Amino acid sequence: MAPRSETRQRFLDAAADLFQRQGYHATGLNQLVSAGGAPKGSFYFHFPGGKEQLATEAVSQSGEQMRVMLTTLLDTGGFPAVIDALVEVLEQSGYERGCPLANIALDGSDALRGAVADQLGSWRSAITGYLTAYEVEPARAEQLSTMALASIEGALLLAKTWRDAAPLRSVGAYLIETLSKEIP
Amino acid sequence: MAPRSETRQRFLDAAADLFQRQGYHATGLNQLVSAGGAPKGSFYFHFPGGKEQLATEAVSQSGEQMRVMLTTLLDTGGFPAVIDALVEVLEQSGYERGCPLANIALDGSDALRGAVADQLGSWRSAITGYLTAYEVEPARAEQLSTMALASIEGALLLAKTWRDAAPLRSVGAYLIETLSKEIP
Amino acid sequence: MAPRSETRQRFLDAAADLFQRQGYHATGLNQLVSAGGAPKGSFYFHFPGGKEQLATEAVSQSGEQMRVMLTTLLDTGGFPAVIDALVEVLEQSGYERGCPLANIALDGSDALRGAVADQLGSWRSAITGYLTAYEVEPARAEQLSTMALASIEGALLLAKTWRDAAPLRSVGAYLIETLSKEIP
Amino acid sequence: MAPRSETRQRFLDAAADLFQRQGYHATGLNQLVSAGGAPKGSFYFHFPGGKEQLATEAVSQSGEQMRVMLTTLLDTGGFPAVIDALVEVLEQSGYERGCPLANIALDGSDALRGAVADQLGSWRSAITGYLTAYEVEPARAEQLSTMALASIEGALLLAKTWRDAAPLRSVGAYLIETLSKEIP
DNA sequence: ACTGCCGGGACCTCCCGTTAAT
DNA sequence: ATTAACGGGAGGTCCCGGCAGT
Repeated sequence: MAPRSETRQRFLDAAADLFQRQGYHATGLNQLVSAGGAPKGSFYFHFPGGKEQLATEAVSQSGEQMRVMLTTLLDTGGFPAVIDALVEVLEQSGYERGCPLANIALDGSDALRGAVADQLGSWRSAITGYLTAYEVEPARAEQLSTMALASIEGALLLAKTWRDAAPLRSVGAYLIETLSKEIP
Repeated sequence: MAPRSETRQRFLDAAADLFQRQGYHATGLNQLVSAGGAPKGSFYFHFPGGKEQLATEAVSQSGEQMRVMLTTLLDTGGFPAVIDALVEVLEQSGYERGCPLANIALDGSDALRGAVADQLGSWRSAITGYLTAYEVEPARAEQLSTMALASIEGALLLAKTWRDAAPLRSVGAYLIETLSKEIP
Repeated sequence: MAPRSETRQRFLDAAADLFQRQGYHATGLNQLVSAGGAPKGSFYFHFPGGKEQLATEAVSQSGEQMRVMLTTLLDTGGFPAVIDALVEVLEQSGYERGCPLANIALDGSDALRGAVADQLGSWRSAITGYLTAYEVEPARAEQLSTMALASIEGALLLAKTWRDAAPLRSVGAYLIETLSKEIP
Repeated sequence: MAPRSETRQRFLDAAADLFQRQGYHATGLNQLVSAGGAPKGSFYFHFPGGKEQLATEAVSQSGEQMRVMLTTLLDTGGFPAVIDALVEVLEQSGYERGCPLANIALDGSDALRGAVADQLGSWRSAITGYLTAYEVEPARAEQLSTMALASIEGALLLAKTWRDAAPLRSVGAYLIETLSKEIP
């Protein structure tokens, strides 16, 4: 038998992937369960709260992974590194995977929307932290990080919809151009 | 194309509203039909292609309305007028209505995604046209309009998720600040 | 195609029969639907309230049929005729069918229990009416009809449980013996 | 037979209570297990026969308790004491608890119905014994005890359904009135 | 041009029972 | 003796689509 929580983790990983590609309501429980490689009984043992609990936890996990990635990339390569990584995700998935949370925010329940809100907030904080490290003053850093997050989210939406990474690259270039005036 | 009947138009309006709030898969056909105020049989008379045809046409209609609004507002008040109008939509709907197409793009079928892509393209063209009228050179206008569209879409996503119009206002201010250097 | 409400009536008849034999919770929707000879879509067209609406209407129908039968039999043959009829039902069904409402009252929801309460009340009224026609005074008639109804219900329970009509016959005999002192 | 463990007894007590209130099929195994305060695995250790074994044993236990109570009350206070005790049970449970076996007899499996039959038989024997002690002749005692048991069972059904103890009191009064002619 | 009803299938949930491993 | 986890299947609901009959 598999170790204690391997099955549970497989469910979470499968959910993160499928929700990112298809959205919350477009992903059926049967699909989640078969992708997790375990029967429904196991699923409801690990997630008594059902599909919504799974989604909530998947959101937290994906959001945290993204926050770590964001922080690391900003520290090592700044915004260019972030944009490159996102372009890679888009292109390697055939433009199926954009932001892991955006579609859940838009078509999920209210509780799910709240979970997404928390993660998006942590992403903005990560960017704000990066900017203040360069001695951007707090209020300005807040505005810039909001702008950066929004434009990247929007660019991911355009890129996924148009099946073309160009908008993301274009937005990245503009972002880097304007931000370079704020951070030395 | 002129609507062929009043009932048909009621279906389209109801669909535009419900899809904007809930997304494509989260909106059931029964909900659409009862919101349209006609029996299910009538629905399939007007939309033999079913839910997907309805959504496709609703996307075209909503997209065209938004394009007209965008053009008009840019001509009369520039970006500030656009931002103000979007803030109004958000706040009056209790942060339920953001972009009318974003959620359909993210959780709809491939055909729907294509329909959304066309409309988003027309929005970008509208912004590009506005910028070239100010003698911004074409390649730069293309980049700036992509950036403007992406940041506004992203800001709508953040605002809807956080139930707060502040990100949209903040992004608007930054957009106006940076673009004012490009258009005299 | 079948006339307008034939399907609906088949669902009601099947439900009345199955609930009487097995109880509410022991009877699955698939069983009800296949006994009704129509698919689930039709079922939910006729009974949008689902299983509970079906049961509620089946209770009303069965209760009314029994009330009519009770009234008729009392008028034509008095209590002996009633007992004979009930013995017949029991024996012909292999002791599977007792009171059509008792099991629903005991294992159904609160709303269903209320529907059963109404029908049991109409049965008692029918007996009370029969007794007052023989000039039994109202308060006494009320007590006697309660007693008669209770003892018959209880006898049906014993008979069904023991798979033996004797208790019902025995109770009938006692009932007739004691009531003959009250009505000339 | 002495209970083999405290956990086992808790399961039996919980089952007796829940089946009495809700019936057999309306009571889920998870509900039984959590009411018993032990995990599901423990349940199947004590009751390898599953839900049906639990119910069968719970029926025997409840039936035996009731038989003892019936015998004791009849000996000390006759039928009035029995009726008073049943009224008390009804009212203290908000009319949720009537006869502990009736709903199991009506919606349980055939094996369960048999277990109930045995207990109901023992109750009738208890009443028959009480009557023969007063030198009622055997055949008459049999009829009278059947009548008494049936009318009390029926009255409990009416009382529970109507949420009113009056029918039980009324039936009790009539029972006492008619039986007083048979036993000096 | 419009509708009542049919037709199954997929949805998510929870069921009851069992197993390997303590 | 106890437990975490598995295993499917059935539960009731509601889905989207279509067709016969005005």
